[in-house]
Amino acid sequence: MTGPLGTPLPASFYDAPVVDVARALVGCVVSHGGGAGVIVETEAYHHSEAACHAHAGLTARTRPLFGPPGRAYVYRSYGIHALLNAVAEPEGVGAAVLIRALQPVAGVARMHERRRLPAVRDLCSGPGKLTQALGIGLEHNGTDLARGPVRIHPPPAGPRVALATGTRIGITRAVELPWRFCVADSRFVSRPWPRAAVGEAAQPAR
DNA sequence: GTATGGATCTTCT
DNA sequence: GAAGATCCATACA
Repeated sequence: MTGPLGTPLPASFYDAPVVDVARALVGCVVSHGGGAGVIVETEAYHHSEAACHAHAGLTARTRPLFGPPGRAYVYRSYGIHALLNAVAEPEGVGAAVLIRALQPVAGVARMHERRRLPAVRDLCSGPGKLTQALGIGLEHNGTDLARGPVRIHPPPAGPRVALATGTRIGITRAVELPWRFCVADSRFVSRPWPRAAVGEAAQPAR
């Protein structure tokens, strides 16, 4: 597509604390396979905490996590789904941002073909769903997010949206860290957002 | 509307 | 051998 997406984010964008990158990626646009969507939900993962794959150290699986920033880390979850992460922090640090949900903005027909579901709202409302909708798979593990084929572009011009902060989903370790970020009023997130968390950092759950 | 359980396979212990 | 950064159909209120 030669659409109005502009130049993809450079590698230097990702060469920063992973939590800052996770926050900054909300509102950016992921494009691949004739489709694109605005990121409405992210989570940060860092090797210093136990929920991150890189916490176990450098293995064949986690090698991309420790590689240069701005690459894709795609892995299989529960034997079925491919999950897309953007590698952050300098090379040698195991950290990445999990892209959890998108709001479809282009190529919606292609997404419907791949997902075989009627509701636009459900096309990309989960980390495994958005990779299926955009045609992203394990073959994209380690690819450059600036060069493609999977690309991430800066936010389109427009009013800034309210950001909500909360704890991460679907993990059993380091559950207290408020490292999940999303568009506060979006209908496209993977799970409903607690109202109390909107507009400020969420209180850790007890 | 919410709650529950099965599918499926890579990775690490 | 066990666990896991999930999704979806089905059951029930």
